[in-house]
This record gives sequence, C-alpha cells and structure tokens, in this order.
Amino acid sequence: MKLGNAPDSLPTRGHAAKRRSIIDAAAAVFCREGFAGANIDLVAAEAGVSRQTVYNHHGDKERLFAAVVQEMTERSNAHAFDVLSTFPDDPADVESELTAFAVRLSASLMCRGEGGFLRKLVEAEGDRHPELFEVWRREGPGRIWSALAARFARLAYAGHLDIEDPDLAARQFLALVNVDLKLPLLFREPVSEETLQANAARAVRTFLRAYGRDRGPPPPAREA
Amino acid sequence: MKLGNAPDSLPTRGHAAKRRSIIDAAAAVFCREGFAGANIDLVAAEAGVSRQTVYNHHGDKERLFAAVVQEMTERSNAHAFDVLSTFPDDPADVESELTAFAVRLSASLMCRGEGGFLRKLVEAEGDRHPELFEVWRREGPGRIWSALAARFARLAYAGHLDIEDPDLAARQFLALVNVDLKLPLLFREPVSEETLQANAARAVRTFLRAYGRDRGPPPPAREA
DNA sequence: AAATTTTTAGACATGATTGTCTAACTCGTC
DNA sequence: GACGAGTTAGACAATCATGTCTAAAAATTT
Repeated sequence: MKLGNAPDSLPTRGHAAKRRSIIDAAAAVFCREGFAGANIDLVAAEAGVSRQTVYNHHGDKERLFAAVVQEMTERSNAHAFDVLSTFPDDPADVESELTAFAVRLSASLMCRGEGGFLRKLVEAEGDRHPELFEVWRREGPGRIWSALAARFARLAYAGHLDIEDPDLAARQFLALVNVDLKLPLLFREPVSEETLQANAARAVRTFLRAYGRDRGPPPPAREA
Repeated sequence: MKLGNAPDSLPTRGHAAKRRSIIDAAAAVFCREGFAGANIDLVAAEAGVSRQTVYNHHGDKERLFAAVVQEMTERSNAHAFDVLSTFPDDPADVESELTAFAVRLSASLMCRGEGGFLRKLVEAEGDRHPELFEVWRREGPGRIWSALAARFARLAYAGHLDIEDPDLAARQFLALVNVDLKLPLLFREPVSEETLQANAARAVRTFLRAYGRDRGPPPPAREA
C-alpha cells in the first residue's frame, strides 16, 4: 500500500523511465511489424527490460498497444501545435514566410517521429481498434486542421490572402505540402533538407496562385 | 505430363478459377490482417478451397503474398489506365469535364478495389519486401503520374491550361482530388456519390485557379 | 541495516500456425 | 466404366508467441 505522499515520489523515478522506454520500444516494434507481428520479447529486449516488466506495466499486448497509441497521439498533437504556433501572422513576404512554415511543418509533422507512426498504425490496425483511432481522428487531424484554418482565416482577413473557405484552404495546403513526400515516406527514405525546401516552395507557389491576393482580375462580384 | 494441346484446355478451367479465387481471398485477408496476422486456413476458407490447394498453387505464404501483390499491381494499373483514357482531350468546358474526370478517378482509383489494397499493403509490409514494392512504385504511381502529366501537357498546349511543369501539376491535381478522401478511406467509410462530386468540384476549382488559362493578366510572353 | 517493492531470468503450460503427408474423392476424358 | 490430374479432409510434427509463475537479485524507503 502506497503511503499516499507526493504523487511523483522517488520510487516512480526508475519506474517512469522504464515505462517510457517500454512505450517507445513498443511503438517502434508495432510500427515495424504490425500488431500481429509484434513480439513482446522483442519489445522487452529493445526497451532493455525483462518481459515480465512489460506485463507488469501494461498487463496485456492489447493494452500495451492502446497505451502506445494514446501516448503517440498526445506527443504528436503537442508537437503539431508547437509547429502551428510558428505560423506567420503578419508576414512581410507571404510567399517566403509561408514556405518556411511549410518546411517546418513537413519536417516535423510528417517525416520525423510520431506522425508517421500513427498514420501507419491507423492504416494497418484501424479496423481492429476503431474506438482508439476514432479518438485520434477527432483530437488529431481534426483539431490541427481547424487550428490551421483559423490561422489562414486571419491571414485572409488581414488582407494577405483571398480565401472563401479557410477549412478547405487548410486541407488543400496540407495536401499540397505533402505531394512529393508521400512516396519517400512510404518507403522510409531519408528526405534531404533541399528536397523539403524545394517541395515546400512548389506547394506554396501553387497555393498562392490559387489563394493569393494579387491573383489577377478581382473576382466579378463577391458580395454584391 | 500434359499432352501439350491448347494452352487453355479444359482441365485448366477450374484450375484457373480456383487460382483467381485464392488470390482474391488472399488479397482480402492480407489487407485486413496484415502479413503476419493473415491465416492460411482463413484464406482457404474464404476462397472456398482446401488449405492444401493453396499450398499446391503457391507453395508458400511468402510466395502467395508476392503473387497477390503482383496481381493487384497489374489489375490496379490496368484499371488506372482505363480511367486515364477518359481524360478530356479537347473539352468544351474545362472545369466541368475535368471535374467529371476527377470523380471517375477518385471513384475507381482510390475508393474501390485494388488501389486501396496496395497502398495499405505497401504501408504495412513495405519494409519487409522492398523489392516487391519497388516494382509497384516504378510501374504504378510513376507511370500513372507521367501519363497524367502528358495529358495535362496536351491540354496546356491546346490552350486550355497554363502549366509550367506538367509533372508537378499532375501530382498536385491528384493530391487535391484526394484531400477529403483520405480520412474516410483510412476508416473504410463509404463515400457517397455526392461527397465525391463535391470534393472533386472543390479540387478542380482550386486547381484551375492555380493553372487555369484565364487566371488574371496573361503571362508576359508565352509564344510571341 | 532491515524491510518492502520492483525487477529479473527462466521455466512452463497453452494455444495457434505453418507446412507436409496420406488416403479418399471428384470430375472430365478415353 | 476405368484412368489420371487435381482436390479434399484431416492427422501430424515443428515452431513460435502469449501470458503465468517462481525464486533470486536489485533498488528504495524507513
């Protein structure tokens, strides 16, 4: 029986560290091998922990998987909102600042880390655990999209862009940014910084041709 | 020993039919459960065939998987080029005809059938069978993209579009068409005809704002 | 330093799956 | 009606993974 003192008392130190390394290792293994192919012994070995400890912490392969998905969702979201907070709010040069933002976005959201994990896991195991990934869908892409949409709306209101439907614009922006990243990502190929930069530049150029302020003759009659 | 008569002699009739149904069943099971989770007994049952027959035909789980990937790649490609052949070559109304094409494209390429199978299999098992999916990558997306790019180039040459880089335009077109299909596809949700239509319309509108001929001031000097 | 909790290594039972083998069966052909 | 290729059901060994258990070791708290 715990004596009920501070929540982060000392015993949790090594405990929490092990828990984290188990989650990390499990994420890697689940992602590499899929749920069915994942081997608990391998997870334990990769986490530098005995198998029994894995069971002590998470009780079950199923529950371990759930813990991994939840943890990754949280990390991924935190990361995403960090990047989102660097969205250019009052840019001197829309194109260059939006491009720089797109680079940050693609670098951290898609290529590295949790984002890819989750996408793959959803794709592979979504059928078997619908409720888990339903949460991800609502809390993940949904919130990011609308946050990004709000940023675009502000940019449009400030006169830097010409956007009817900010939600649509946000989704299309993300789609354009990802155009040339899909295949390398699928094959786990490293994406060089230059590639990222060039790709972002292409995406933003097209995006601005569609949504830029100085896009030819003013639309015939928008509000009258 | 076969008597060496017609290649499609009668004995092969049931044979070929079984082979096909095995491939189909295996595709479904591999796609649902992943390679590790796929159960040969289940494949046999779903194909209406005994397990031994599966082994007679393909010898191995590994080779069965390879056969499935190859077959699906071929079917998917054939289908894709069928749809590609309906690309509007000399449209009276670019927007409406391009939208109709986008509907056909998203309906057959992404939602139904082999395309989704392959994407998921590549995502899930690409690490384990790189050489298999390398072929898919070259023969699948690569060829489709360049074929679509050629069509766009023709459309631009005929004066209906204003495109610098047709390959890029083709990839961006596909990305825009898929914007709102990703999530429903991921979750295997049915996509209604109206949704498809509306989505295609949005995609094409944005695409044409970026690449349309009458997009504001005529580009400085294209051909004189 | 003693006590308590966590971790470890390994054995263990259980169940599932792969791939082989054999004997019986079906079907179209001669 | 018999032949032969292909098919079937089921038994079978071998492998492997999950999850439990136990006794010993390590780390922490009092």
